[in-house]
Amino acid sequence: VKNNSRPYNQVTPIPVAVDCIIFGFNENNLELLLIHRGFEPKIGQWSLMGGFVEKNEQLDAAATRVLKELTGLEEIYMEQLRAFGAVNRDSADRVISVAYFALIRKESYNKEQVQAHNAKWHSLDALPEMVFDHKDMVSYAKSTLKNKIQSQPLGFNLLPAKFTLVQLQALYEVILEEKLDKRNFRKKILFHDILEKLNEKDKQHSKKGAYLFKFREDRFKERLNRGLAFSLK
Amino acid sequence: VKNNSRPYNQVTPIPVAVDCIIFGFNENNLELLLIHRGFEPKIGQWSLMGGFVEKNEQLDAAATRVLKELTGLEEIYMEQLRAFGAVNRDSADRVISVAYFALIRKESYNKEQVQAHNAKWHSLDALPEMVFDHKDMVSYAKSTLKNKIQSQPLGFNLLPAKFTLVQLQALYEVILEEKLDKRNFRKKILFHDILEKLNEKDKQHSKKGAYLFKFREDRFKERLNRGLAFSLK
DNA sequence: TCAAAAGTGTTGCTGCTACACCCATGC
DNA sequence: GCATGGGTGTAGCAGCAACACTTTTGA
Repeated sequence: VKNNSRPYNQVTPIPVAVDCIIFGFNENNLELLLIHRGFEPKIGQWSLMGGFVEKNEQLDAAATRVLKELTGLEEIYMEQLRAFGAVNRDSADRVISVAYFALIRKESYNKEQVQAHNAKWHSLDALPEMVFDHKDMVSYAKSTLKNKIQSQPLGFNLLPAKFTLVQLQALYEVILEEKLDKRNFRKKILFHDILEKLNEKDKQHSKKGAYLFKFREDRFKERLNRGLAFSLK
Repeated sequence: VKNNSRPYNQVTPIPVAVDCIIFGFNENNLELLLIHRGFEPKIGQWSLMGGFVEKNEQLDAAATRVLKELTGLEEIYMEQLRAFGAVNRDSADRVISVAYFALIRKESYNKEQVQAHNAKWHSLDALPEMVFDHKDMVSYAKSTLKNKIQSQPLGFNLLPAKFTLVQLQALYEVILEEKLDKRNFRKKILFHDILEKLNEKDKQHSKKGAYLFKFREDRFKERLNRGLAFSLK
């Protein structure tokens, strides 16, 4: 039996980072939270929020820590995208980075912390130049989000707890990059029976006012258990 | 401006590995190529083929190298799944592993190399115990394959260059884990106009013989350019 | 001539798309 | 009373699922 395995003590360890693609939604735009780097390398340029993985830290925990460090938020919807491992992706050293995408409510984050990191929201269709391969990460995240949102009820993570169907539709429209028919959209969404219509209207955007809804995760999970899938198709 | 970034020279680097989930198809079964470890840790147990990423090696290149080392094959369909980063996933040291899945033709690999690694094919529904978190990787790969195959023509990577529609359907049935209607399946597949019917029959499995087809990747790409999607729906 | 697997079309129904008007309210 | 945005139903059509018999050939 051949033995091609390199003994562990001959392995060259590599710095591993996590980078967070943080999505937010603002009226009619998808936005990303980017930091203006106050440190080398690439000081003064825009980048995703990131950080190195500690020796005794789970990968997911590192991503959670980094997100919390910037926004103060915990228990946020966040998922790994994939690892990015080009040799020269980071100009300072060989670093492998694992990208995560997070969906947050723009209302809820800690403004001081964001301020302290010199971070700003940028509309997805007017992103500044970003360091390293962060642009690739973002476009990968964008298409992942676009795919996932059609078979998982993720949109609610980007909206306030109470939202109108008008807002929800606008959100789906920017993520899917297409106009949707109002009647058909409402039919599809309401069909799944995972929204609760409140006796309350949002009057900020019209005189008539639009009914507020809230996402009933309990109902969604119950449906899952019964084998009922969510689908926007 | 606060600066929470750890200087690169204070980072603890971590050993990074790649592990390959190698799928093959044999008559009516999906199979995985596993190695019987001839080295520590977990000597004598079954595991995915893997290897450490070198300091100056692209992630994808490491996966390609590892696959070639075991099978002799290059230019194989292979894609990253995601990184697995639990702190104690490897019993010998903290190792982050990036999992890849590969689709190969069982005819084409180098038998001696596989022999030399003490590797064997295992039916997916009768897998032995595997080391570390390799079982998680496999089930993640399985569901990824199941999803992808419905919107990308991946199946052909698992079949010989010439194959029958009977074989193709059997392949889809094991991956999708459901019986398919013969007439509907043929309609859907042929509709996309990416198969070429040959003037040749396979007579191994029946007296009548079944027509052989080959996948026309050129036609598939041409259709992609025209915005026509592949879908088994 | 029979057994075994390959090959082939049609129909009903479901579920999607497309589409236009009324409602409530603030000014 | 009018301008603004919110809310609602239907009909036609496309595409999917379900289904059974004929063909070919080797033994």
